[in-house]
Amino acid sequence: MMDFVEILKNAGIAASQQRMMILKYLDANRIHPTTDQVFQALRSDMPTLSKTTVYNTLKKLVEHKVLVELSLFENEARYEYDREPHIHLKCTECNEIIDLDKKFDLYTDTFIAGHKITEHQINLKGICKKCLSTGE
Amino acid sequence: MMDFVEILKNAGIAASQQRMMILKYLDANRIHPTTDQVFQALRSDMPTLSKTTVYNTLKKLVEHKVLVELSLFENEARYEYDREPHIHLKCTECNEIIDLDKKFDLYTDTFIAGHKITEHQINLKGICKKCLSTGE
DNA sequence: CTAGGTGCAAAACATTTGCAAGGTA
DNA sequence: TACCTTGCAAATGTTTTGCACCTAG
Repeated sequence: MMDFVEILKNAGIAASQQRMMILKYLDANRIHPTTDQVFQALRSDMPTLSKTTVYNTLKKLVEHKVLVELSLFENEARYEYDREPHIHLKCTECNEIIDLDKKFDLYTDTFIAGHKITEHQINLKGICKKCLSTGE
Repeated sequence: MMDFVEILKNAGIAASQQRMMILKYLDANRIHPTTDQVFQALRSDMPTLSKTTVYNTLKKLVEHKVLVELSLFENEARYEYDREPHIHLKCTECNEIIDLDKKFDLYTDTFIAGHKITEHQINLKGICKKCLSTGE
């Protein structure tokens, strides 16, 4: 458990019981869980744990780069018409999603390590040209 | 508008007014809109349009490969501890997310086309080895 | 002691479902 | 006409917010 105290301290946030338990769970269970999965898994050991705390903690740990959030586009589905392969960049300043026509020929394989691949997406996060120029 | 009729027919679905308007909007506005954005944009021209129809239509058009949905992981945020760069595969059969350790050195650039890149994710969709072997 | 973290309940969004009425082929 | 689509209202699911209490440093 000492490890987790240090990880939290290094990230600059308080090492509460809840945060350590959540971090420990994520470390031991590499299943990319949802917020609810984390909550359900821990509630028997921590009967007073609230789902709000799980939400708060996961958010804070992502902010402090301890965890990675897989869903780059948050809680809303987004759609597009263009079917030409291209890359998406989500600007963290203006929240716009920009198409980049950088070519990629990686992952046109139909199989990787025995898994059949049918679709792929490359998503980047950063700050777009426009936001970089307008002071930021 | 003729184009959109044909696109819908070719996809094997009926060419209703609503579907054509939604498709036309997606074609003219390459902003990766959310369901609500599509709804808000069209409601002045189509006062009787319901959000349910927008949801139904977008879903159907994705099923029939006319549109692309950007959020590979649906409506729930997912978190992971591992910070080593790797690729995610979402199996469309068992819904599990599998880590692939295939190396990629593409997009370690800090800048692409003037945009500053801070983070990137490569997400694949397909059928995992296990599901392929168990009959599918 | 004090700022920040926790937990409860309620609110705010996003999405789905059931079903009657309407439109397309 | 027959089937599929639409639109409304209600239900479900996810995330956020407000606020009083508690806890780590």
